Amino acid sequence: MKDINDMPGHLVRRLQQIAVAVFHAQVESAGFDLTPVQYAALVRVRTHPGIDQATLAGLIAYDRTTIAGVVDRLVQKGFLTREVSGTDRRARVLRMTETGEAALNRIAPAVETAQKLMLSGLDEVEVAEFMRLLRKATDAANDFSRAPLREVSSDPANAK
Amino acid sequence: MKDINDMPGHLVRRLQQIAVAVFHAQVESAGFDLTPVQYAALVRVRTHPGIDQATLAGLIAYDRTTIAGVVDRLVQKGFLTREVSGTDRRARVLRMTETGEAALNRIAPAVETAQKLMLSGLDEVEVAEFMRLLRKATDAANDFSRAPLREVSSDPANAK
DNA sequence: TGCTGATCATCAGTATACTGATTAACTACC
DNA sequence: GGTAGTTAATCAGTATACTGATGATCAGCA
Repeated sequence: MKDINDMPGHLVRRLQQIAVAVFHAQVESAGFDLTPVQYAALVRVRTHPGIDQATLAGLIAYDRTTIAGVVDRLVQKGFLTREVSGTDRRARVLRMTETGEAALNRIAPAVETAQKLMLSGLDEVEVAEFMRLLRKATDAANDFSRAPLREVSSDPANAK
Repeated sequence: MKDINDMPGHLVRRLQQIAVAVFHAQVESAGFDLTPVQYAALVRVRTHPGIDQATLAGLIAYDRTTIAGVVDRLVQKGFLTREVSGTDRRARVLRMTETGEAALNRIAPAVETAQKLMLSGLDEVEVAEFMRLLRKATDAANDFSRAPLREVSSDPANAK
């Protein structure tokens, strides 16, 4: 490993930065101001209405501390509501608003475009192989992260 | 694209987080406290003594603003020196100290281990293919980022 | 019931990353 | 030689991400 540019960690950082830049550009031209992380959180709350913050963090592999700020901004934008749970007063229950639902629908095409753009250097076969390897690598190293992916077993949306 | 977990942007973010976590763990057990970004900057200053901050940023695809803080911390740790250039008084010239050189040598094995660990889910052939695709994708989308990779043409270290 | 350990959310602190603006200094061109 | 455009660095502001700590609450168990 003679060079920084031959290190997977460095290349992954660069691709992630590219992904964020492309995402921002696409979403902005669709007339919205939403970050990739905020988008992921919104999508997950839609598929899991009433989810608490800790479970949400596990489902999209965030750090628990980070999620608080993300949710703050989504609530401030009027895309989410946050209320104290009726069954567990420690937990905050999250739900999408109609505004959030509408925004998500309008943003979806921009997000699709962004995913294609960030891999525009690869052909169709290469994209599929890249995705397979990405999934395999992240799955295997999941627990190395402080914010590992944690699926909810008692969750119908989780059934393959 | 039904799910967040099928989006390249999301998976790349996760792998990057894993990479950072593994890097920290390895470097820490080697007795140092250095981030991936700080490591990359150190390595580049070693191969390009007397480089200015803006050129350094281009060589490792950082944002120019970000580099200031990174260099600050490296100077504070005693790994780099920063001085006003003699030929261009706007520029700050960076050089490694002996302390920095020694640290880099001691850290190198930990960084190698971290690179292997983050891709421990892939076999040898898959790692090679993953690296090839990563390089191809980042090269093609380089200019989408605000902090694109900019190689220095008049640079002997750049000759292939 | 009361205790212990675990969990949810938050806070303080640090380190990337980015946008947009400003200041100082350099370069090119008239 | 002066001016316009460019460039290096920095600053203010915002948004991830992480570590480690704390307070409130819950669940299990003697």
